[in-house]
Amino acid sequence: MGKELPSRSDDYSLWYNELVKKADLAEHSDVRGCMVIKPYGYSIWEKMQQALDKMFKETGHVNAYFPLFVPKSMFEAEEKNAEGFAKECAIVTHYRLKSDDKRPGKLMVDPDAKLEEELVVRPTSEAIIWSTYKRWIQSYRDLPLLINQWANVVRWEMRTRLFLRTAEFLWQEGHTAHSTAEEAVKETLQMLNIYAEFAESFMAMPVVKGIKSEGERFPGAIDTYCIEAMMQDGKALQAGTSHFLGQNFAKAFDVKFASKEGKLEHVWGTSWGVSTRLMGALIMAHSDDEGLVLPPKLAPIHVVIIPIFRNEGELAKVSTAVESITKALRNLGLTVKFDDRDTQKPGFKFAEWEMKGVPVRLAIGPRDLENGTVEVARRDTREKQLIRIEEVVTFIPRLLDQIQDNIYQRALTFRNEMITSVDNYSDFKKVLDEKAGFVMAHWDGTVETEGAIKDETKATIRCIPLDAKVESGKCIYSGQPSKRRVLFARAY
RNA sequence: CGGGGCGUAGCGUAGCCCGGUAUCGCGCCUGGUUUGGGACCAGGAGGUCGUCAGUUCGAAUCUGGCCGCCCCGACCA
Repeated sequence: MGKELPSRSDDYSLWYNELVKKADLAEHSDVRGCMVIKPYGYSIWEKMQQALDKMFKETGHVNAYFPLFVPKSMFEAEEKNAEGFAKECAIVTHYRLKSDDKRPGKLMVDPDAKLEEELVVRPTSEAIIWSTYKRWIQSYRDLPLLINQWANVVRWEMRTRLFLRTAEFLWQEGHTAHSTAEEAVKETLQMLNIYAEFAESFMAMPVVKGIKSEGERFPGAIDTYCIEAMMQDGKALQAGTSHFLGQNFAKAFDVKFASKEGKLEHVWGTSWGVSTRLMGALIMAHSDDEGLVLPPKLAPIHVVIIPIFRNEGELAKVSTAVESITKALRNLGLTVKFDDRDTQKPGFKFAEWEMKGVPVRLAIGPRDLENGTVEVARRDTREKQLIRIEEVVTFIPRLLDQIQDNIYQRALTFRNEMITSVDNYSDFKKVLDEKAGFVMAHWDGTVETEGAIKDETKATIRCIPLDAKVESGKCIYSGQPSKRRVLFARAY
């Protein structure tokens, strides 16, 4: 097994897969299309969860948990939603196994244990949640209902990729109910903004906020808003979605409330979610040929300290010096790892922690003890410098802020370079093939044109950016008039 | 579900065409020398060759069935 990563520019997919494995984030499991998230990878997801959960709570949401199984009749109640997910559902049909007479010691599905009604393993929870909301909502006094759940869902994808698309994945899904359309729309946009803020200030990943075209809309939604990010290979990644559901689910599940005026009305809904796919986004937004690059705000370990020593005596001396540094940094709320393993050499440890993306590394050896110094290495630029040991407490927090800012700026510069405006179809295809990235172009607004462009180029409309300026133009495909440019890209 | 490929130690592989009980690297274990950018030397452990059947004195190798996985397409947070 090679110790080094393939180069990003040679084969991006290979680089990505190797990085995920070598940084100890995740691996394919023996179960078809499923993934094992390893402790280190999971600790990054936990940091994401914590940050998001805090933002949800600050905006009045609470967490709850709903069942994994959705009876088929319940699932199919909202027809568009059901139809949209029908092709990728796992279904429970039996509830018992029995020993197989033909294969001693083996089991078979007991044909007598067939369920009267099949259970769909949730691909998303609107159905089960709205059928519950029916019981919870009677009056305008019960609204708004602002609930989030952290859960797993199953979508039986034909082809899977670590973090980006797995048969089972972890996510959060918010499901809210409101008394007016205006309030629900406001909620939808609020959550979109929270996702964008999370992506930019925690993940250090710039995103485009926009609204999906009809063809890309969530099944059962009136409007789907999204944040779209740009990966280093020029492909787009949908990083989060927020849906205005109108009264579709309220009508399908008969969820009504008595208004102040005493009228019985259907409630207005939203749903919004981000998944472990964000892990893939984080990896592909910042990492390099040495491995993962983590933004300090999501790094499970901020600082790794590597002692340099030749014998136990030297290690003991270094450890004493490290102890006070560790204590001081921990008092600042930082997570510090002292890697005093005597089974690996320093060079090995340097490489290993770089692969894992730890933002800052300190190295301390006998030479430093003599001089009162410590070597500081930052992961984003891989620069090293010596600082006075007493400076550490002021230097490191500042450096972490700089790293957070630097990787955001780097990603932003790259992303902006990867947005190209084109005015005709041949330029459009040329940019997609030669440069990739986002392509801003006029579109006539029809599903037919969108579909034709997708078939011919594999590029889809990622979104109609919310800040798209109004300008008259002609659709690059049909020549029909258009009022604004939309964002095209090949996407994950 | 269509088209292609693969299944040999924890991982990555050679051997297969041309049958004789398995190669190499990484990792692992032991001992020693090392330790400021992925150490070196010596020794060692580890394999129902996916599975079932057939051909044969003899099968990782040939034949057939089955199972599983990967890649390309359709689908997709």
